[in-house]
Amino acid sequence: MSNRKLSNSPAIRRMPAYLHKLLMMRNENKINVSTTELAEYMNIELSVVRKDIMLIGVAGQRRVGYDICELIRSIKNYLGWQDTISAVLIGAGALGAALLGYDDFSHYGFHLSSVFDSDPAKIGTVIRGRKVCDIKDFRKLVSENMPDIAVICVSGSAAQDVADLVVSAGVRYIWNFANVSLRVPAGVIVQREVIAGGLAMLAVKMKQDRQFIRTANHSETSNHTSHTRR
Amino acid sequence: MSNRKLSNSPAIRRMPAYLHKLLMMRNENKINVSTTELAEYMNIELSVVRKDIMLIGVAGQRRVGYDICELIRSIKNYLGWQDTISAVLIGAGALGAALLGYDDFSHYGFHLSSVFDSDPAKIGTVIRGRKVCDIKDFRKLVSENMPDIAVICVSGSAAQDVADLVVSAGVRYIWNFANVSLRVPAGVIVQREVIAGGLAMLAVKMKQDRQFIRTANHSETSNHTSHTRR
DNA sequence: TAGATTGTTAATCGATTAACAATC
DNA sequence: TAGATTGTTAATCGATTAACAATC
Repeated sequence: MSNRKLSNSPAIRRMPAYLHKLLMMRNENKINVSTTELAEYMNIELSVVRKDIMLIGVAGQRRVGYDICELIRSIKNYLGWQDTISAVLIGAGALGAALLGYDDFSHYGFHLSSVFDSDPAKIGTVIRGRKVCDIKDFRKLVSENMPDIAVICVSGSAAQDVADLVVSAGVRYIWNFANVSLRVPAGVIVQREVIAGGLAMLAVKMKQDRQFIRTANHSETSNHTSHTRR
Repeated sequence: MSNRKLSNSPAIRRMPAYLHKLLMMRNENKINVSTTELAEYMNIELSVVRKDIMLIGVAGQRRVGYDICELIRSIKNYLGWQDTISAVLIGAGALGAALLGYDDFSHYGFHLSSVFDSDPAKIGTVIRGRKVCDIKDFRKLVSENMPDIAVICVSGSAAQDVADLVVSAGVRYIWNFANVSLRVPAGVIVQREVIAGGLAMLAVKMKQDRQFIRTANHSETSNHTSHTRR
């Protein structure tokens, strides 16, 4: 096992996208897939796809490709998604509702069993088939069936309190959508989701692209499409 | 300018998190910040923060730290966020509503000016202060004031049609939250947001952590906390 | 002065790219 | 056979880590 911090492995982050495509293809009753097909879908180089497939340890057939079902099985296995992962959602706002409606989670073996909020106006209502429970009852309600993961979708100001609560109740893994860093005891693992990271990437691409257009207007030697598509 | 594809630069993705922290500190009327403070907040190594600060090109004062306002200015400048970026949102579902409520966007100079949907039940309603417009009127409504970015928050099955529409209307940058790959003409830049990537990361950390616990139970030479915090 | 912090450089590690070998 | 695809290896590039120099 690697000693380096496993904080942002691009290969692992690509896996759900592969999985999504493969599930779609299986739905269309396709049997095999080639790296070319996956690379085009992902908009990445052929060799990256091959390396990723080597990583999950699947062998293909030359001139035919890989078995879709085997790839699905192996990716799930690689990510530890072969068995159901139970999770609770804290925060029944718009983002929470969006996660509850994310269809692929069920394919990933990720099950958001219950929803908590502190807002009296929300408690008792039903969102996407789940009744919203009072966060005050959190300990009691999860005590018998401890979820693997707590998904925190509350405002930044409330997030630390929620984290303290779920950790004290016994949750050891947190998926944090609140835009703050959480302090947790050693042994608790937090995955922070910074949505704006994608915006930053797009902004920098935009900036470079526009600089290129400006430059290209002054020199005739290059053109625009060769830049964006290499 | 680098020739390599700028697809997933970790440094750029960290910028919004720094920015968020720095904005909070400025709000608290703090003047300076040290790399130690930022590294602790971000849960990363000191030297990563220093490299990132070198990247945006800010000089500090020894024994004092960096000027918070200057850091904010420089990060915005680095990301091209010094001027307002105009964007339209397509898809007024739960995820769209969540993005409309993301407070930090205004600090980032990112302005979601208008919202479109195809659902008659939503058209005309107001979500977080924005009236939802009919997607049929998209061309007409954006023709005078072309937005920089289109944020696509519709279902996977509708996403390609929406992309075709916004591209034909003249939009050149897309932030895609739909869980599919979009085909666009050369010159149009798409940033795809795969929320489940974070779940994959957490799942793998979970798997490793649990394997470690199992191993640790059999051998007395190591303990758990030393693993998770190194 | 001592200590804390920035600044700089080298080493290491991992991810991507490229080229080609193998084979169905 | 020819062509398409997987499989493998080496080269390159970039990000992280580590160590220490500089200096307020």
